[in-house]
Amino acid sequence: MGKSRAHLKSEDGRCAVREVPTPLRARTAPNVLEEVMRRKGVDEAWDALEQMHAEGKTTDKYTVSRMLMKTVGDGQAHLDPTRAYRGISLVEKFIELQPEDVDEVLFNALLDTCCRLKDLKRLESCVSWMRRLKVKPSPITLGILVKTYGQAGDLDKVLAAWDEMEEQRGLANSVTYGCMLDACVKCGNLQKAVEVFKGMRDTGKHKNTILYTTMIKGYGLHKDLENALKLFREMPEQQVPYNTITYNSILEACVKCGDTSSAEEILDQMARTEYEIEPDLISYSTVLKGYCQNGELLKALCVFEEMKERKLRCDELVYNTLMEGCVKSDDWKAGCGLFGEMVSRGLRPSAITASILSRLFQRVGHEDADDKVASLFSLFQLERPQPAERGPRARNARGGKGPPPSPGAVAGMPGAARPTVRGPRKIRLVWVNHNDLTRPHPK
DNA sequence: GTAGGGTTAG
Repeated sequence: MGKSRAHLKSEDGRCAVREVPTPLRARTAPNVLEEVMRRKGVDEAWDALEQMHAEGKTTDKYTVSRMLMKTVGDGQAHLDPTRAYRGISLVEKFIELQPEDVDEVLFNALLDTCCRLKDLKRLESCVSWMRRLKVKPSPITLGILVKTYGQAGDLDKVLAAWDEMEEQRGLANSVTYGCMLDACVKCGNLQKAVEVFKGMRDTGKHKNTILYTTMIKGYGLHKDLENALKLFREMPEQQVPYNTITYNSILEACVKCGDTSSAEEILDQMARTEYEIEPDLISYSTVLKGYCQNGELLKALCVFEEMKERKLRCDELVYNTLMEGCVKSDDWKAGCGLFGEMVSRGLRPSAITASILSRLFQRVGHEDADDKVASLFSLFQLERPQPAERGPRARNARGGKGPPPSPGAVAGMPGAARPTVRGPRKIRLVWVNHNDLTRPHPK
């Protein structure tokens, strides 16, 4: 067993095993992994580590933690669970073989990987292993724990970890606090978030943009616009700078509370008075959504025009939001016009688009609303998309994330290969002008 | 070699 193997720790922190006769070979082992990772990629490096484990060769915690981080990416890239679990297993193997060589940083990397995989069981087994090996958790460990429990919606465990790890809490920095506030907000416990935030503010610690923004989001979710705005206005007084996310969060709070005029004012402030911040697609879409929800379709269309003037790439979501606004305002002509424009711009309507259109036709009294939708799709030579999946993968139907279903898959559906084209002429789309389809038809 | 906030709709 690896545990019985004696280890030699060299000055540079790398390890050699007694069985390896040439110190040179032993010392180059970690570099071999780095080299493989650099030249052939991290998967090959895991292969090499597996091979080294089989041969009883050792490596160091720095290399394996770098390998793990590289495997799970920076959070932007898509996480591949198979590769991540393989990384976890091989790091665990490393810990089994070289338990004297592990530290808190390596465990944190492991815990963070479990967090990204949303695997609470694995996380908890790593925590107890950490305890058994007497590796002391740091405030970073505390942050990862509350973050993981927070994203799982397990408020009791968030609070338990925060309460129990008193020493780490005392050493908490702004990132730890950020994890905690976000966890409370995600679990819907604004009260605790406020308590932690106030405690932090009273001691004068850690005032920053992220912490304020998290609290604004929390108030927004609780439809407490008054307090959200209060914090928003407090930021400049406290010399805490805004960023795009802060603005988008307060805009979302205004819209959630139905206060479109505050949203408009803030968007205006963002566009005119901030030098380094430009409203982005999300800022405009949020305000646009607010108008649509309030039945202020014309104002929404004005925002839409402004977005185009600013050369923002309006996506399927923007069009769906606007068409939803047409349903609310009983304007089926504008809805169809938007559909035409969406298609002519190369955007791919989804099942959600189809269901919005169906409601649009129902609203104006068409009993054969679904047939009308089918006609509209076939008019633009489009297959009508399959209804959105239910369950956890349903978000793939949201257009933005995940690959679109292949046309073959749609065509392969029984009965879907040739969608019925029934009475397309019943809908007179004479006013569909591909150059300007955004305004409701005058007549 | 480790940790925090925003992605719009049915």
